[in-house]
Amino acid sequence: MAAAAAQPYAQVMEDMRKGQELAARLQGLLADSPDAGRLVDQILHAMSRTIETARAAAAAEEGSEGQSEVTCAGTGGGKRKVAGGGDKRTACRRRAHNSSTVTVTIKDIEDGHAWRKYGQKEIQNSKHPKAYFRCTHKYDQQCAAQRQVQRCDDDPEAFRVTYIGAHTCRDPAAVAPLVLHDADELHAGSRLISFAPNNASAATASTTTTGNTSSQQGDNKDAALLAGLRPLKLEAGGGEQEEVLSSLTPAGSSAAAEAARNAAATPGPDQGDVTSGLQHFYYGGGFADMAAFDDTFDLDVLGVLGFDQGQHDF
DNA sequence: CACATTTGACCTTT
DNA sequence: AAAGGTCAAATGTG
Repeated sequence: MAAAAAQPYAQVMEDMRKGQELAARLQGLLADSPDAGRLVDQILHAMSRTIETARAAAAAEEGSEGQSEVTCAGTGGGKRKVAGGGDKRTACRRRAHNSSTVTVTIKDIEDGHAWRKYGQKEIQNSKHPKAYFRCTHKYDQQCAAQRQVQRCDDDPEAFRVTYIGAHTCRDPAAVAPLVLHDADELHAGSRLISFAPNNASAATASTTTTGNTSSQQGDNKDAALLAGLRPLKLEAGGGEQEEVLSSLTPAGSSAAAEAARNAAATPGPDQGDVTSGLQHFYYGGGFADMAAFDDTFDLDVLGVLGFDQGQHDF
């Protein structure tokens, strides 16, 4: 809207954004046709890349933006010891700037990458805690990708996921399931990842409405969803929609744990194992540069849009 | 036994 | 000082 486009760059960006949105909607409508969904998927990727390129170019011209490091590297500190320790550690709170950061609102936090949870915090104005994840290969391959997941206050079914930094790892578990449709994507390398063949449509991440995503077991809705659609044990009888921001991708934690912890900070055993993921959906890295601006994409558009969110259950 | 999650402490930024 | 973010010991599960 707004006749922004103060310059060609802005115009291009606006158009591309619009195109993305429309394509996303189309994808939702084509949920029944995997092939069509894939095509739209490719369109979306192409657009993302275009946007990225445009942004990078614009940034280059301005000679300022265009950074893409990750998290704050370190103010140089050691680590703290437990109880009565005395060391210092690097805690970079507020990495707002530099470092690709993209925030999306989705219902399916699964993104095909192996994440490892390293913390959880209660956030002041939020009802739900925020979970902190880092790539499993952080030390392995120096992959600095991170992500933060927090359940939306409004939509308990939706999550606000913030991706920080792009993946530089080559985790088979994460790459295998992904499908590169074209050399373009290959070119994009670790920046653009496509959806898995079968989930082309599921890519919209949501559709789910919580309760449909059951890709295989259709049992523990939220839990399953959060756990990354892996076969988990789940017990929380009710399978409510607790915070469950535990092991989203990698392991398979149980809502019980969360519930417990939530209810009374009771130690909740749950964890699962490793890798796993391998689902669909986009990947933050693709927006690496856009992220330089801290954009916030409401992917709800993709899944919620306005379709019968909850009609397709694959 | 190895690895991931939990969880409270500690640190940095606002 | 508070809030937010990260670390690492302890713990649990596969």
